[in-house]
Amino acid sequence: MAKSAGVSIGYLAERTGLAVSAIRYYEAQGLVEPWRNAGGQRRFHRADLRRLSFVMVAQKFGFSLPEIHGFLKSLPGGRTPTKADWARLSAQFRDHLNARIETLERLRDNLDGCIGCGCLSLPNCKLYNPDDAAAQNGQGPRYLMGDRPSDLTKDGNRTPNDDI
Amino acid sequence: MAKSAGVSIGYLAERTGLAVSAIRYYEAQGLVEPWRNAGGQRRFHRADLRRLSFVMVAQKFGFSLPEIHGFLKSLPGGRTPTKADWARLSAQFRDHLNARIETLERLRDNLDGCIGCGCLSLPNCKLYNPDDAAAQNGQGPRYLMGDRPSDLTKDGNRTPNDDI
DNA sequence: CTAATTTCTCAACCTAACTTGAGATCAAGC
DNA sequence: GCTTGATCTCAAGTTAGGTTGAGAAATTAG
Repeated sequence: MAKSAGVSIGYLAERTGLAVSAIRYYEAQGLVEPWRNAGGQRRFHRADLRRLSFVMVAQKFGFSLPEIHGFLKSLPGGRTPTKADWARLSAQFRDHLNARIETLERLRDNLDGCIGCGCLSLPNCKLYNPDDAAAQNGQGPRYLMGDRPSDLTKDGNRTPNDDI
Repeated sequence: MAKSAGVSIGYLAERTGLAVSAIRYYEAQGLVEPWRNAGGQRRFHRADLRRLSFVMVAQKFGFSLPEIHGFLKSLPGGRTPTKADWARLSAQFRDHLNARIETLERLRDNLDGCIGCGCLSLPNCKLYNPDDAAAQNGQGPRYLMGDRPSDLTKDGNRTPNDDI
């Protein structure tokens, strides 16, 4: 079976609610790979409707376009993704999502303790340790990932910041 | 008691790990309000160490600087915030945090259903409804907030997108 | 066939949250 | 007092994720 006529960028824009310019931008980022018709206009697979929709949802969850590109790479290249392909991607996506949610919860659960103990304003507070910068990327800090704090005493009243 | 000598921007930078330029930027955004010494240099309250730390933590949770400014407005203006002041802000912050986490969880729990039913690529899928754009701001979509979907049949096999 | 739409490319612009650099001034150590 | 080092202002640059506009070519509607 030969390659179908494909759909236009305007059609995808209308169906997804995305701006035409956004879809072109996503192509530049490698998230969709349309071909060109005789006149040089982009033609997309109908399945790209679903791809673009996934991009929209994943973005809403706070993932960057490069990260989303990573998810989409798990879809087959040569053929239209099946329901099973999408389910696999969905499961993978959920794992990342859960990791992100758990990191947020852990940070939340440490917040009161840190504000209470006074260490909130110290660079050595695990809540904003530089190593922590990747927290939003799912690679939370060790302490928040399960280690025990070493600078908190058992009575919970010690403040390492008596200068604040 | 007269206003103390205050601390320099470099001191805050060293203690918080922030760049000096970032602290100046935060001042421009109204997150800290230093005064100037005779030579025109910024002098900060020691308590600003804690303010800046809160900014860092809140940013890690994904809040924007204007949002963080909103949180900080609950601190007293005329005096150094007490532990109780910070605890109040902390509680308020946790509420926003929990709302955000719950929205993420609700979206996650609807993900499989949407991918399974095939509506993921339709503009009418509640997961990426335009009304949804504020999801990251804690104002999730109605369906995900508790409404029942109307375009899903009970058998779960209907696909509104037979064209994908 | 003509007119109206779409689409094309490319460059410039936009917001958020900063950083960098230039040139000048201030503060601190010896 | 002199020399570093810290700080100042202000403009411009940076990255992400796009939007906007100009001018031209392709497609579609009648």
